[in-house]
Amino acid sequence: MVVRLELSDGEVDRLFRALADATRRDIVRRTLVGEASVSELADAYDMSFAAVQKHVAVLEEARLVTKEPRGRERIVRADPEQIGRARALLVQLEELWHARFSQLDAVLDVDPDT
Amino acid sequence: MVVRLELSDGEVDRLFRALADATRRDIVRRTLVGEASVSELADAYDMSFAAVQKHVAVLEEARLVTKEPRGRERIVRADPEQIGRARALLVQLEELWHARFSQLDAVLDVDPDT
DNA sequence: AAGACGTACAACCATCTGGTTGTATATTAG
DNA sequence: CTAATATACAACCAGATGGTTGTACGTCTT
Repeated sequence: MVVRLELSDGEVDRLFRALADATRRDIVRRTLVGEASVSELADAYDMSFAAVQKHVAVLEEARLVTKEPRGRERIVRADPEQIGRARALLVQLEELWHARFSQLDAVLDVDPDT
Repeated sequence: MVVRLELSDGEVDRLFRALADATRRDIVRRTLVGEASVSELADAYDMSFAAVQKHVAVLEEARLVTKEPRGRERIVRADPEQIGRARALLVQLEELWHARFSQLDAVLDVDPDT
């Protein structure tokens, strides 16, 4: 399977949007540690099954989670690679900050870690 | 100045929410490379000044950006530390994944700071 | 076969979001 | 002083979001 590394603006929007909710971050944590069915997840939160179902759908569209049928259940698993991609985007931003000093550093021969 | 490292759920929500918009990510990039006034930023986008003003406000509430008065202008600067905090949150998630395979599980489960 | 379980999906609702325009106020330039 | 500039902020709007309930359907269990 070929995995596209580049994410479009819309995909990045969906990725960070999906992470901007405490329930969804918790679902990611749980399914990162071990797979779970949607109803198992739903049992963990004080909201309707349908609400949890929607949260899982948002995570799935953001590719933070995959859903696989198993009998009448849908097994949810987090995708650590997509989390890594989100992290990489932030690292890119931070590199932009470091680059701010690089030209001056070259001239003055200053330690870039300070 | 004391900086609180721990972010509440609501603060994390706002942080990722702020990053979930291409215009806002671009504002962060620009102000990370070099400070800019709100109107300088507004000139860069095909939307009203007020719209950009709102984006900057969202970034400010997420603490991704600070606004300092200078004469009649408001100078916007990105805060690399807050970006680092967002990155740290993702790293924490990824560590949860790695822990899945190691015996550190027991240790992490007992850690009172989580 | 019948009922329980797990999921899907539609309809509905209140609130939030991202944009707009318009008006007011502070600061700088001439 | 006056005019231009930079910002603030309110009101408004369409569409998205996060929740609900209700209904339908496939899959187990007995």
